[in-house]
Amino acid sequence: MSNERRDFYYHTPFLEDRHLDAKPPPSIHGFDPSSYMSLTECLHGSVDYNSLAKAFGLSPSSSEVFSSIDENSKPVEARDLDGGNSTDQIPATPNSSVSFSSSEAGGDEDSGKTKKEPQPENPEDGGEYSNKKDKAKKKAEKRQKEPRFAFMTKSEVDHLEDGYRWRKYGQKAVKNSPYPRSYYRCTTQKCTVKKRVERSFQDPSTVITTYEGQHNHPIPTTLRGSASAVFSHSMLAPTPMSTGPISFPHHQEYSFVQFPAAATSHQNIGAYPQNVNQHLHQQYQVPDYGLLQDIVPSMFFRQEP
DNA sequence: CGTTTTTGACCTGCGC
DNA sequence: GCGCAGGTCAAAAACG
Repeated sequence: MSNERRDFYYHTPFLEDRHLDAKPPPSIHGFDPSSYMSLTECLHGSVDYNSLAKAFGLSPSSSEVFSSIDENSKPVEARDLDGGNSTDQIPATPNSSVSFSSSEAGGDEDSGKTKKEPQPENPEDGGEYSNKKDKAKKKAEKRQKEPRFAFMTKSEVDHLEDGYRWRKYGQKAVKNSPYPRSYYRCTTQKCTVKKRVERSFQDPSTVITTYEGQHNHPIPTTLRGSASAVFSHSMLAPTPMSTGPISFPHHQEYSFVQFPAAATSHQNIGAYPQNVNQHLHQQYQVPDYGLLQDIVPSMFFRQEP
């Protein structure tokens, strides 16, 4: 019924809430600003978001910011993203950066299986009806647990190489956006990590990538293309097993936002005034590659010819 | 020929 | 209950 979760949001005006389709978290307090991890770990889900912020050059004090997020404060604008009306309140800096958002949660695994894949679970359930309902329930629950990380990258290509192999399993038109959203799934067996990729309608040069779940395997070594070579280079340093390197081959700047996981309540955690937005944006902007370079080799930052 | 992408249909959640 | 929008499936097509 209630899975204890710690939901954290890093939020910049860049990352629209909808990408996490998360409801406002009951609370975003309670994270433990003490450990340190890399973006790699971040992708793996075992992250300390505060550290993540640090890792990306975010002031630790930005934790205040976390509690300032309120998706409900402007549900329409945030949702519609159509910029047609109130776009001016989202200062989409032309010199866009990467926003990173995430939501942590315990479980994961397999939220993708919905209908047509009869999963051998609870054979004792008896009736198919109950089975169905049960599935739906479980699915719903699980869906909320998925840890997510979203970030925005300035890139000309939609699908950014991150070292893993992905298979596209869907594409959908996004309301109020001329750009479709693509759905990818990690091709590694038993890995249920998914990611969504879409282009910001506000800044077409910006690609919004949302990772969902955590890789439970090392980076495939049989990567086609250059990614594998690139990855073996450095990003995987920390842990042999935890590997979630992200490569950003095509962009220049990043800013990260952390989002709350899907919460179960509709509580607002506070107002999210525009001036805070701006403040946030500043804070989350990575001026140069600075700290990020610790994690991402400079070669990732090469610019598109 | 195996793998990935495309794409229309289907399912689910949510707001009205 | 209905309609909308997001998310997923899976058959067919495309690709290497």
